[in-house]
Amino acid sequence: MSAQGFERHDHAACITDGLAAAERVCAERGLQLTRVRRRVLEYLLGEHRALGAYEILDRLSAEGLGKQPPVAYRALEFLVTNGFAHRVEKLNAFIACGLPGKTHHPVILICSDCGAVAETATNPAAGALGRAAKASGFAIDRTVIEAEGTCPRCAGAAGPA
Amino acid sequence: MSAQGFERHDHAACITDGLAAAERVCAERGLQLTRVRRRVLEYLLGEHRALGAYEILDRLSAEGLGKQPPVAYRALEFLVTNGFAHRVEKLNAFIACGLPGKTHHPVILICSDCGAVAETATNPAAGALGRAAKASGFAIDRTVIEAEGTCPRCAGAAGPA
DNA sequence: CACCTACAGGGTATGATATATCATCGCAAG
DNA sequence: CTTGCGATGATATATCATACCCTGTAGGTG
Repeated sequence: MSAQGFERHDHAACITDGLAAAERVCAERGLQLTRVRRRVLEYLLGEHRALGAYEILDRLSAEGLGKQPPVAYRALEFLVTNGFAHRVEKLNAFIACGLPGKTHHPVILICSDCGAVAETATNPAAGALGRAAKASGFAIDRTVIEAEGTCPRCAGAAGPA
Repeated sequence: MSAQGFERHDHAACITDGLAAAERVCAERGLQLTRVRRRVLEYLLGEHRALGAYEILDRLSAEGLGKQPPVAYRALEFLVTNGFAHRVEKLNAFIACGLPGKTHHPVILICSDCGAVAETATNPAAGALGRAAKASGFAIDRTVIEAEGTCPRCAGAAGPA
């Protein structure tokens, strides 16, 4: 279970940048990035894979920051609501947002081999979803766009026989 | 909670056609459309909304067809695996497939007002997901493409102030 | 200061969804 | 007959999520 992102990168920067972005946005909007919320965001930023609410809760608990499910869910709700994290429906789990502060419709790619999760963004009106919605007169509020498959790293490692 | 499909249609045909398609496909592939499986498919075809596993279990139970969760989950797994139903990740629930027998990547539209769910199909390579995957070298196996919003019927009823 | 309000958080309990595991049954091929 | 397989029965438990009520604290306002 290595689970890096799909590409090599300066991972320390993921964490510091993500945190910095969250702090900036919270300052702008008068939101409180409290200890628990900040810590949860750090957990998520620290891994390019999805963490379940109870895995997060375990970590919080180990640090003495709370041991009941609502502690984790409240922090996650804050992070998701304010765009610092996304819920991965397919996994019932959560990842840090790759574009914090910008309203967007995330696209989630999940490697079923190593568990890595990557995010990109899209225009909801683009693509099949937008066309389908337009054709039927459906007004989109929120989208869930996710794919399971094999990331380039795993495809290379266990690749075509 | 009326929850019809997005458009008026001959709903009896949804059920008979869906069932007929399932029977045909099962015959072709040597699959067994057993009593429980058939009944669950009928429940799903009977409504253009998603049914939870436990709601299905309740119905099965009322008909004396089983009362433990695995009964419902096994039937649903069969239906999903063989393309007669889809799992709606956003709702943790299930709908009958609108294109049984054809391998496709479903697109799910969920009305958050009336609970109606509609399905269309897409080419996975199309749209933002396909572009994102291609750009990062990700090989897609399964897609989850869902949107929550307002269906034309509800938009018309409670429409723009 | 006294009070109120809003929001974060603690704690308990429970609800809702899903699966692992082992046993049994019926059918059809060998 | 017996063996293998897929379906089903049954029990227990894992996993994910929220309702509810109470407490603490910071800031505004009389």
